[in-house]
Amino acid sequence: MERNAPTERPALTDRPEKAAQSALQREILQTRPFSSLGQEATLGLLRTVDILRRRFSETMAPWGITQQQYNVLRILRGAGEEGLPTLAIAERMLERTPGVTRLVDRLVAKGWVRRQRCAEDRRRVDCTITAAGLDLLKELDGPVEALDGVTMSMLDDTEKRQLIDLLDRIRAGLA
Amino acid sequence: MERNAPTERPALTDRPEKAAQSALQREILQTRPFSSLGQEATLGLLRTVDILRRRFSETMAPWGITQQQYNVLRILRGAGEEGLPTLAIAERMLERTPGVTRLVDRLVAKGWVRRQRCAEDRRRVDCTITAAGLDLLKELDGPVEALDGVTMSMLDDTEKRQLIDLLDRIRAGLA
DNA sequence: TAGATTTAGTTGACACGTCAACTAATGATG
DNA sequence: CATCATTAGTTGACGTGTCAACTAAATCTA
Repeated sequence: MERNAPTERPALTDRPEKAAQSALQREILQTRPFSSLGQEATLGLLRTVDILRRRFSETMAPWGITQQQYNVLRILRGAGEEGLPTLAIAERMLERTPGVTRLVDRLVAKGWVRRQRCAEDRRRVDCTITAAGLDLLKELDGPVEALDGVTMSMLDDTEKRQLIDLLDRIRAGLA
Repeated sequence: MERNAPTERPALTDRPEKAAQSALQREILQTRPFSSLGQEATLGLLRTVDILRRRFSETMAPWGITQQQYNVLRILRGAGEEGLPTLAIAERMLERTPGVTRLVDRLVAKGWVRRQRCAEDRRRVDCTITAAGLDLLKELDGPVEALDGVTMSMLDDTEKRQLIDLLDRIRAGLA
């Protein structure tokens, strides 16, 4: 993560009149200014999400569950009784296929998910959340909501909307 | 990545009048609306950065270098002749210590970095970028700049500033 | 209906992130 | 100076992302 690409620093010369540094520059101990607004925005994104992910991990850690595993459980809770085939889970996570198999392996090992060959199409494997899995999620709902609340606490609703819109457009441009 | 937390979907009933869906909801095949603006913004961040990271990886792949490795090389290029002790690299990457050792191991194996015990403080190990490493970076400068350009191409300068500012404040709130 | 193609999923190999335990050198303190 | 805490870094174990190769079932097509 964090490319922090422009961390090139000039020699450690004194800088009698250092220009105003951005918040991000200070965070990554960078002296040289960013080469463009776009670069600063990109690095800001990477940096912000890195911190977010760390926070989320900390929140989940006491329950011995990772972000990925949590994500799969949420998806399966949403899928209900019938469960979902392995690759359908992958789609909803926007992750590449192979990872999901092993991710589910671990959830099965912990008793949170059940797996079963689909009768109609024997290529497929349906994954279903177990009662234990549902209990776990119920416990986690509170902490997770709290974290979601904290994350955006510095922004008012207009700003959140703005952020959502900017991100939508970046993704549209990358698509 | 991508918690996509609220992927809970109601049963697959028809929805004669489906409410306006956000861009993100469509992307992750989610029917149920987000429970809050903050949640949508958070998931938008995770999703956007995931796509960004993927793009960056694709760009680097032909050179057989990963994002992390590239990041380390950029930092060492900035450090110049004297190089940097291992943990100083870690600081600039905001990554936890242990990872850097092995990351640098691979760079050394490929001949892009040289490592040497520091004479004054024999606990430290100074890492320096080699000529081959510098050549590699030079080749990569173009493609990387191009990618940076594309990434934010949908936003004008005012919007980029806005994004940078919003992200700064989110990080400030999480700190 | 036999053979080719597509689809669903698994597995192996490798790069990472992360935590915890561990070594070695410095520095501080009595 | 001997001991102890601190600092720099390494190593092992585990979860995960990613690519490529592979199996097996379903489907298409001649």
